[in-house]
Amino acid sequence: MSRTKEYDRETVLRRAVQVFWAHGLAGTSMAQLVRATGLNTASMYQEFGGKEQFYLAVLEAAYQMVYAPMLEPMHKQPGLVAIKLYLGKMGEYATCKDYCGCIFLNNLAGRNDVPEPVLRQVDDLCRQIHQLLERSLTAAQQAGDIPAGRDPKALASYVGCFIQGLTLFGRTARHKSQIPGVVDQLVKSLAH
Amino acid sequence: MSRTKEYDRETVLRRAVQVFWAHGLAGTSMAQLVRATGLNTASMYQEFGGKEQFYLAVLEAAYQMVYAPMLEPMHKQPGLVAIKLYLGKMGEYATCKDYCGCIFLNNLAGRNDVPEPVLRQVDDLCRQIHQLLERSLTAAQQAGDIPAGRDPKALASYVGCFIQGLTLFGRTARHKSQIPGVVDQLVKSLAH
DNA sequence: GACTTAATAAAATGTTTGTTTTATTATTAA
DNA sequence: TTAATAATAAAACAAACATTTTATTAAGTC
Repeated sequence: MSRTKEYDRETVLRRAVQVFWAHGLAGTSMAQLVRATGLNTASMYQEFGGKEQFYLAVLEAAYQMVYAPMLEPMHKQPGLVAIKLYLGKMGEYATCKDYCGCIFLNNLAGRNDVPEPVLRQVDDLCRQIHQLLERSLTAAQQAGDIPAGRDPKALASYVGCFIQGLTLFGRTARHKSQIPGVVDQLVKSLAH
Repeated sequence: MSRTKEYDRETVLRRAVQVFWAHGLAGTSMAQLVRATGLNTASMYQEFGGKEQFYLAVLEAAYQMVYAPMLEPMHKQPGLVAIKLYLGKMGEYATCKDYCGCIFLNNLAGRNDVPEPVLRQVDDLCRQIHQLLERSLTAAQQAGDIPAGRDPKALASYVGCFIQGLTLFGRTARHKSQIPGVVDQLVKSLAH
């Protein structure tokens, strides 16, 4: 019938995630991706359709590889423990050596020409995280881990704001070292 | 002697601030700047030296125009009131219609090819804000506005992380509306 | 082994980029 | 008025960009 592919889609995606995550959509060139993935230009357009669509596939892959596992505790066992686990993972991840922030949120800073479909993905992730936080906070409140007077919705936004702050904090040597302490304070402030 | 300039340096800088703030260093083209400022290519290179140096001049101008006024209260009257004023201004600013985040922090997201001098400016601002926060928090503690047991340094990082979160929060319609609420919560959490 | 199909390699395309160069214009001192 | 100086306007430059096209190669079916 026809010639067999020399590349493996998942391997290619994994490598593309690294490059796109480090340099962003506009900051990554197709030539760079060709170099990093090993496949040639024609095959890349054949497989992914174009730069933007390639990036969208990369966002999806990054979500499955990195974000889904982090959010799992809040999915399976909503409550204060799940939130603590999530924040701990986030903090730990943001402290790692070559941290490049959040591949989704990175699209919100510095550029105003981000394609609509990309912004939609960013928004989807934000909404999902907010809902998970709110659900876990509500459960925590019912369990008595959080004072009855507080509003889970408002509290979820509060935590969400910190999380977004962490994605920037982790990018400067100055702030990196402060992350564990900040996460600790946030967790404690939930109980007040 | 020679021909007189047809442009005013400050006016040009003001307009360049808008463009660079909205699209970032890499996302702004010299042609775009020529269009927005009115002066031609040659004059631009004559006056500013090149894209990167132009951007550095823009950072300085943005600091003088926007950041210095916001930080003034913490400079002149360190204390809880100054912090509240600063956070209020920040929150208000981040809620405005065409908010483009922090022109300094925007350099930390999405790209890894930011010139060294730019990163230095970003770091300088971060350090300054941290010091101002720490000083105000220490004063607030001595005035009895903040419990004696808390560490002003750690607290300053906590507030700093939150502020960085705000610069991303203000960029999505979903989170914009939550800003006044989260700022309120932060202010209250300082007193616990 | 010839034919078909699709995956490659490599060159080419047309646009945009930051920057430089050449020509022209306006201003003042002599 | 002329000469000198520097600000403009406009063209030119090489490099990088995303994408398309043309040749070439490998694989399975008849």
